Amino acid sequence: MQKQGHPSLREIQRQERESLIIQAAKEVFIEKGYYETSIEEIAAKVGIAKGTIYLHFPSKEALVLAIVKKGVEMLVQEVEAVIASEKTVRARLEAILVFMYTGIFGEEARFFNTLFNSGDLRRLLEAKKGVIRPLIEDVYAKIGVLLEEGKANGEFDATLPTAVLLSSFFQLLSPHSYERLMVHDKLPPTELGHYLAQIYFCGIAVDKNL
Amino acid sequence: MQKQGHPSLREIQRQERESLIIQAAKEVFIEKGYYETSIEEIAAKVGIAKGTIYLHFPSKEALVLAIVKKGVEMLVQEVEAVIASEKTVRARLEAILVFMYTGIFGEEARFFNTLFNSGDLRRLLEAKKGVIRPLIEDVYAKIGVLLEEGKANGEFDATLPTAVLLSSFFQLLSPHSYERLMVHDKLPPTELGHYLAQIYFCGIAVDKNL
Amino acid sequence: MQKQGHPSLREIQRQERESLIIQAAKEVFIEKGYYETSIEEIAAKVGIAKGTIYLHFPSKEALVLAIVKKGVEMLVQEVEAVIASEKTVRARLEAILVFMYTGIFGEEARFFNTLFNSGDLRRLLEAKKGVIRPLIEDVYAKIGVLLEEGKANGEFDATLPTAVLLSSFFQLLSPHSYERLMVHDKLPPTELGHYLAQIYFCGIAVDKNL
Amino acid sequence: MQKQGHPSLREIQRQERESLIIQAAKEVFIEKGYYETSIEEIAAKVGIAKGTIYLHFPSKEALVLAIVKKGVEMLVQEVEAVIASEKTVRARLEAILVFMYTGIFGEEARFFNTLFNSGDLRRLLEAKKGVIRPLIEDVYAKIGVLLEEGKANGEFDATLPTAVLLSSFFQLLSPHSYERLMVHDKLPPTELGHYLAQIYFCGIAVDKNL
DNA sequence: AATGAATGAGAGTTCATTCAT
DNA sequence: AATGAATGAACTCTCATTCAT
Repeated sequence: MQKQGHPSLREIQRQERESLIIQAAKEVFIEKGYYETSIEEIAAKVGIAKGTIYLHFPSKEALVLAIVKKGVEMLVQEVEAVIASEKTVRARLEAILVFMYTGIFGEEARFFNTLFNSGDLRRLLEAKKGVIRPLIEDVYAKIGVLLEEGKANGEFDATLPTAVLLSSFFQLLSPHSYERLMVHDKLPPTELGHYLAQIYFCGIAVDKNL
Repeated sequence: MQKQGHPSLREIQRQERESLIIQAAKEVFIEKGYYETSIEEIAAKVGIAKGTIYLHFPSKEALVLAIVKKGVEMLVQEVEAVIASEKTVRARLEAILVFMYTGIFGEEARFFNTLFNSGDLRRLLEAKKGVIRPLIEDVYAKIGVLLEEGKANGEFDATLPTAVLLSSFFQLLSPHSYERLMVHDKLPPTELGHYLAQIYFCGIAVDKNL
Repeated sequence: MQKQGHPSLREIQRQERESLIIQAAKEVFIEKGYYETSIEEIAAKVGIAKGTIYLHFPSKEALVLAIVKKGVEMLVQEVEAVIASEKTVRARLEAILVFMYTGIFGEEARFFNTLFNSGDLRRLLEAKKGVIRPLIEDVYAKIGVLLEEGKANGEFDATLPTAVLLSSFFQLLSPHSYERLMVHDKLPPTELGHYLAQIYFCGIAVDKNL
Repeated sequence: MQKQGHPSLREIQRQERESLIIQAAKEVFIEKGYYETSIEEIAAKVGIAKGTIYLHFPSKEALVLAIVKKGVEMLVQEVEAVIASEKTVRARLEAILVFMYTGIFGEEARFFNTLFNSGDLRRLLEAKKGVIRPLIEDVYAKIGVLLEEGKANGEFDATLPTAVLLSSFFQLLSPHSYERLMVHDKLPPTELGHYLAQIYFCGIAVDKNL
């Protein structure tokens, strides 16, 4: 038993190692995909034995779900913080977009992107929706409320169904933007976020009163 | 070897069987994903033996690539036809979008969608980019030209980089739209296409001169 | 589809191979026990690949249960045949005993012995009692009926509870008899059966009216 | 090194802990079998760490052998005491039987039963016969002498080979009696011992001069 | 002495691929 | 051409054992 705020050395080491595993797993999963990644490979990357991973995660699936959960929780937190801020709806949505386009493609949270777009992971999530799905639904609901607020106060076009606005907003995160624009064309994330926001909010046609 | 235009009966039967295999494989791949689908399963769906599939495709990977190739070729064809038509750039892009949102989510070409968005397939394509990649680059290039034409003739906002416009255009196909809006909310594909086009071309903000 | 009585060559070969697997598995299981036997080992003994075993049995457990089931079914058949015969109850029980002491320790059915006495197998059987247990209960019930018939017609001591007689009868099959007497002391099975019957029916004390 | 008769406190604590381990191990082995029991599980039951078990026993196998050895030594002791008593041979054998059927199925020594009847343990014992086997042979020899004494003084049927009488005597301990009669039918051990003795010594046929 | 995190050999199982029929 | 039994490499996961703390 440890006093609050004073986790044992053992526990600290344990968490550190767990972080290392998650980090390595994230990288290999991103690079090779879930099915092409073996536990052995992740262990080798961390520099530990296969069995050690199983001290932290009961299965390969649990490992990947833990990573996803962590990512979604970060997103939930950010979305909540942004929503609570005192800005126009559009500004708040842009903030979320920028957060994603900086966080997601940074070292930390690139893995999260695959959550919405990778076929293999999506199926896993649906099978085990118990843990992750409610979190995602929460984000969807919160952003949906935001969009309706925008429609109500005249910021957004009220003739467009909120569900469509919602889907479109999440589409802005497809891996394409990342791979073609950021990697190949070296477009900085903030600039990319800016352009995407402009398209989303104002469209690509000319003659609009921005 | 057969003379042009007169394929033997054998060859016709062969092609028919190959089509059946491709069709069944497409359906199972869509439902279960590449790695969770076994050759046995596809064979069972066609009603043939496992080994027979290997008479048509040298490997599981070759099979999936053949399916993808077929899908991309259909897209190339459509894009070429659309581009050649005498309409505004926006009208031509909308035509492509509608084609995708009807074809892609219909029985025929849903598989194509995973091409751009499924993690597992993307990796396969990159490994074997020799066959597929040039086709995709071709589509990208052609639509890129179209977008620049739109910028040149004042239809589109010339301050937005063409590469960004291009990525955004392809983003409109993310599986999210399909799954949430079409399956759950029962939104018809043409209506969905209409909304997405409106957002893409005009943005979601009000006060625009449509 | 095959006509009755004319199984296909494929099916015949299949059954032959399955028999080979069962035979090899039985021998290795007897020699090394369930847990110390690996599928690899059984396959090597048959001269086939590991995977081939899984074409016939879905798991190691299923394999061992199939072997046990086969053995119990043979016993059930024999017991039924013996019970139907026109002999004294004692003669019928002796026939079962001799059957077991020749069959069980012969090449064919030694494995069956472990059914009642090996700890590891017993636990497996209890976990999956669905298939095997009813068969065993059937044998128990049939022999119980036989014993009560013996008590009713004055052949056996009616003061002894039938359940005890039943247990004692099955105890006559403990592997000890086999290993010490037959292997070490080279006692022929029929002679062993004879002695055991004498002890069971008449006891070891002298001065009885046999 | 401690002087005889004055073990240090350390040594006493050590022995106590060892007894706890043996006790817990015995229980789990009985319940789950040797191979389905993990060291972790035993440690958890004792309330100590896995590693601590290895301070007392160099391996899982050594642990189980120690348990068996202890059980056999108890039996040897009892057999020696009984043999030295001034009773008929039959009375002395009955005493051993009763000892086993009370001790063996009580909390203390149920494990011992598996010694003779569990497949997994038997194989272990044969591999490491160095320690245990001589003890067992000793019991066998002593009871063999007793049986021959019985035959010599006219108590037992001299036409039955001593080896067969010996095997039969040990057969009386098969776990069946325990599980079916004691657990299911709630037969008290002393009563069970009585019945078994009657069958063994007098047989189940009627018309005998008890 | 006691711990329990770490190890890694080895198990059961799957399945893309081959090939004799 | 078609079959499907056979293969065996590769995978996930377990657990007896070790050893730094």
